[in-house]
Amino acid sequence: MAYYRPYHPPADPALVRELTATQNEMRQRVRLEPLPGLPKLIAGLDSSFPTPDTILSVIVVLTFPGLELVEKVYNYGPVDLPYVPGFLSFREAPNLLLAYEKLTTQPDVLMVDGHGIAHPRRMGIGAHIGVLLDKPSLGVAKEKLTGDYQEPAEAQGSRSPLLDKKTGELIGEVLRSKERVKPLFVSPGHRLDQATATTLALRCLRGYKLPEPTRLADHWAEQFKKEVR
DNA sequence: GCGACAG
DNA sequence: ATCTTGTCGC
Repeated sequence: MAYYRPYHPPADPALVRELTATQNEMRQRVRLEPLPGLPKLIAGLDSSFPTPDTILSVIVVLTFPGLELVEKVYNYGPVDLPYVPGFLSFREAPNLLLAYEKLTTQPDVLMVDGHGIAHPRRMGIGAHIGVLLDKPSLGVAKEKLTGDYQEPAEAQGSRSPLLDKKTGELIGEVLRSKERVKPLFVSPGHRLDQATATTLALRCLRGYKLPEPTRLADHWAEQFKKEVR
């Protein structure tokens, strides 16, 4: 089983202090509230790394609730920062924003690959991107970063709360998006709440583990990867 | 001091 | 995230 844990090289203390301060400031700008109405367009954001020092960020825009692809863009560039648990956004957000500028349509909600507020300082990349663009956003992650939870029931659609072990605060929901598959971690990012985040994730499912926005962003990343190499 | 660690 | 061999099931 999972007897091997990922090894994370020690990060520069000064850098971590600086990034932590930035997250604590951004955290004050996060607003969790009901989304006024359903979105007409929903975007999926995802990044991959064709080489160790380059990043490929993809954004797809789909209609909602139809989930038809209406636009797909990407940006390929260099990556400066290393991956440090808890600071993923500083490594991926810059390039994602460059891809965002290429969009000709304006999505109403952003579904980001990674956590929303289900983060040590409530500033996962989903919240980070939402705050920077001041857009409603949510995070959908495949692995837990922080928090405690009970394994959700086996039935598709089952969910269980992801709680902060210290404060007991609800920071996300663990969702069984597909039977016999490891659950997803859904959390709000900005300008929407947990109920809305989970509802959107559920309504974007089409028989796969991942909701369509992130699934298609992931799919197109594979295609664009051929264009950049 | 001992675990945990998105992508 | 990325790499990688093999296995299972429709």
